Amino acid sequence: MSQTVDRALSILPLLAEGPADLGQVAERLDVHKSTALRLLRTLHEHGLVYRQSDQRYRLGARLFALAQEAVENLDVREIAHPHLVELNEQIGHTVHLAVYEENEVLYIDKVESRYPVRMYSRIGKPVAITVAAVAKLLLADLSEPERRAVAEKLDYPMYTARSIPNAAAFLKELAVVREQGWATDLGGHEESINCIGAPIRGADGKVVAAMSVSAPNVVVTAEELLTLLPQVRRTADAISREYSGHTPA
Amino acid sequence: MSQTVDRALSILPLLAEGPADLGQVAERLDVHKSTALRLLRTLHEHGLVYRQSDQRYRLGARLFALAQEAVENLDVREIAHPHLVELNEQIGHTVHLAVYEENEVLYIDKVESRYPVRMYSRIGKPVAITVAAVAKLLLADLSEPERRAVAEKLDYPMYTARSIPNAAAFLKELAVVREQGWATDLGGHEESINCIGAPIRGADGKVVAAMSVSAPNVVVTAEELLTLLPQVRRTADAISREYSGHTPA
DNA sequence: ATGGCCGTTGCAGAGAATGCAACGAGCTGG
DNA sequence: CCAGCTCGTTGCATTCTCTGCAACGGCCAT
Repeated sequence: MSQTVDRALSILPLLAEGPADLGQVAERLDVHKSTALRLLRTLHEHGLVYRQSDQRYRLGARLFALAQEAVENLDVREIAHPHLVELNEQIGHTVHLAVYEENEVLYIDKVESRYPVRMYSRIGKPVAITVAAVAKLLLADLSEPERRAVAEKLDYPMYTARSIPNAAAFLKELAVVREQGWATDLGGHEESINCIGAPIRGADGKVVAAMSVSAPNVVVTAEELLTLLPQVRRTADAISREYSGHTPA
Repeated sequence: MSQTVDRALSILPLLAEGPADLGQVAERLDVHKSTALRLLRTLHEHGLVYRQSDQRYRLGARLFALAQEAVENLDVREIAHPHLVELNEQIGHTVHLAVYEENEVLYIDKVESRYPVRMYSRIGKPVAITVAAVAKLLLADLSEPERRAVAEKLDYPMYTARSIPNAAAFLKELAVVREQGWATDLGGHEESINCIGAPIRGADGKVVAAMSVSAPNVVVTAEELLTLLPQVRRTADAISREYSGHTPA
């Protein structure tokens, strides 16, 4: 739409491949050297491009700073909320959104079930970290030594007979979750409640949040709940795409 | 230098503060809405800007992809080399550059001492990981659980009486190095050779490489070598700045 | 010395970006 | 239910900016 800007921006992916000098840039843009020079200068003033000691150009620090700042100001919750509501409208059950922060997993959003029987949970409250589906998803994405370190520090309260009893079992469960890309909690926290969850990933593939659907046995059996998994995963993926700014150009 | 590009690029830091709609962008750029629209469209085509479901604009994923690609294609060695040579010209001793990769520390560049007595080392060869100054610097930057995991897996050969004997001592040494921002190896590998080293950091502050200066006792004492520390650190910092694309705009 | 290479600058012409005005969609309040 | 507002969008004529050219100067190697 804007030729000048279009050309200038075309320089960025070009430089991402590696440093280049003025001639190379001009050639690949198919413009006169003087034109390329002026474009590069403008990019330089904005810090998007850096001139190294051998006079060649490469991408500048500002780019990293921008990317970082953008990530910090990104609010998963804001982006996820409409998707969570939509899912809730489709399937009716309670939907949760959670993040990992300083050795805790916290609910940061919740859409109440439309069935009369509801489950107890509160936004901002720490999650039962050893059994909840969202906790498994968030912890499963940590590096191996970190997973071990966290797992060994935790307590393993036996909320029910199906609660995860110790660090070894927990690590094994995390490995499974990591592998399959989704998680469950079948009566591990409260005997009569089942959950299924899926991860939400940022642009770099790291898990930034997790969502889950919870329902009591009296409404749907665990098996029935599992049939909803594709919908849950689709929702999580949609949020991931929007969160990471899906624009394949 | 180029008004159009200048305006377009001014949108990026603006959006980094948070999502904004067309009117806000136009106002802050002090241009007509139609102009802002066309600029945003161009940025959008390049994926630098993303339009969320409420029509507002925010920074796009391409920005992250670019930053990432740029980092991957960055060659520390290429950038560091002239600095290493310069340092060698000033002080004459052997200068090394090393990186950490899959549980090993590897020399990736070396500038030979200008004194007749030289030390043995080879580019591409793994470093004595428990004693070398560069190894300490690189490992000290890992996360605490990772440091522990690595330290426990290592062997601790007693090259000399001053070699680090076990994991506990090594972890303690790493803590010191992490704190002070530089490292030494005083006869820990070969009785008669001392080293001092400093870290090279990327834009995010993480240590991407380490450099060191080595000299045998017969040329300079350990004390004399330590007086060179400021120069070494200055060189390392200069490389860090260039590597991370120092351009404060 | 000298020729070639690369980055840089001034200039005039050409083409592209700009602002305007008008349209349409969506929302709010009367 | 309609009137009136806001906000995004489009076509167009004008103007201003960007473009390519040619010439200069520094640097390196021959």
